[in-house]
Amino acid sequence: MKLQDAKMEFVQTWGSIGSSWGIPRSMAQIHALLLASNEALSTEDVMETIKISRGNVNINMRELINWNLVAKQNKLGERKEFFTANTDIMAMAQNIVQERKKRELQPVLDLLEKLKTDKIQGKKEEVEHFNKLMVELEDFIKQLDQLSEIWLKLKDNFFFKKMIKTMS
Amino acid sequence: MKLQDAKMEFVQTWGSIGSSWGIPRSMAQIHALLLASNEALSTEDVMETIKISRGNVNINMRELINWNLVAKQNKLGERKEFFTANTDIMAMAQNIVQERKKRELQPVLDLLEKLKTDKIQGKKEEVEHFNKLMVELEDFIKQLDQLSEIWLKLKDNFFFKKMIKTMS
DNA sequence: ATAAACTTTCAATAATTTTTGAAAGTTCTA
DNA sequence: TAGAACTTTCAAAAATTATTGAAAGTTTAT
Repeated sequence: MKLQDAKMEFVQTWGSIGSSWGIPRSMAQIHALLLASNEALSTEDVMETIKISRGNVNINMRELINWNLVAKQNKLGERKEFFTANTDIMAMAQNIVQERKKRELQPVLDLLEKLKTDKIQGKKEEVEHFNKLMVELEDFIKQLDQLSEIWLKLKDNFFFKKMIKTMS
Repeated sequence: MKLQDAKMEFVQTWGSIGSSWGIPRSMAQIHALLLASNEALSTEDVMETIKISRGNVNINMRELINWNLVAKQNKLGERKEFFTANTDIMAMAQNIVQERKKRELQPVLDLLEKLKTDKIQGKKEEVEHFNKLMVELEDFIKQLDQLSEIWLKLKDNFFFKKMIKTMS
């Protein structure tokens, strides 16, 4: 199998996975292409390889940069901008998790905070059920936070990794 | 604040969060409504409360049941079916993760397997870069698996929880 | 066997999200 | 300061995904 084909297959697969995780297909594809590339690529390189418009590349590249998955790079004597992906996969995953935590956990926390402050009025039994749910949700979110801590440690703490293993 | 309003706000919020995680808004809303409800609800109850069509309730309810987030329940002397949510939030999260793992991690594994078997042809340096990426991805996925093991332990092993805390 | 009560299906429609591409904006060179 | 090289923006179009609702299917009671 030719390298080019392997790359393209990777780009496609990554694209559809991203898609099912709520990440725009093009964004995931651009990311995959940069990951698979030995060297920095220009907007035009990307446009041509994945056959998407300039605007699309521009907008999604910006998002990838925001997420810290991609960085701009200048080539000596070239006016164009080039882009490379951060190749540390673990770091990449961390950035993604971080980003989603920010975007999606926060609204729940805000809601829980609000509902905890307000005294809720209704039939005793029903209110109790509801409040119990709120408490459980909070615990759950705390546990998620804990898990992301562990994730950080797993990344680069060999000792921690071993310990987890022996406890499994 | 009236219980009914609190419930509806919860339903709305859960709905939009689900939405950003690639879960249909209605599905998340139905789930939230059942979670917040003291007792089992019928299709009609759900239709009226969140104002969605019968077909929508039916289809999404089926999906919730597939995901093990909801169960059917019969009421004595009633012909209709009623539904309740599994209220164990931690178990719920597990089911969701499980489901997504099945659906979305598998394609990556399949791709990696395929690309590992095929000998890839191209410039030495570029091929090496690509192969390195594939190996890293595999490690990454292994680590994800490890993480879900840890989640299981966090869920119900108090000792483990404590230990993690002291190590943080 | 009939009909009422209820559930499921799915083609059509609606809503949402993503992508395009051309125009506007910026930066650099001479 | 002009103009070439490049980047950004965003309204409109396309693609995708979710929802409706009425008809078909099923189950239960008599």
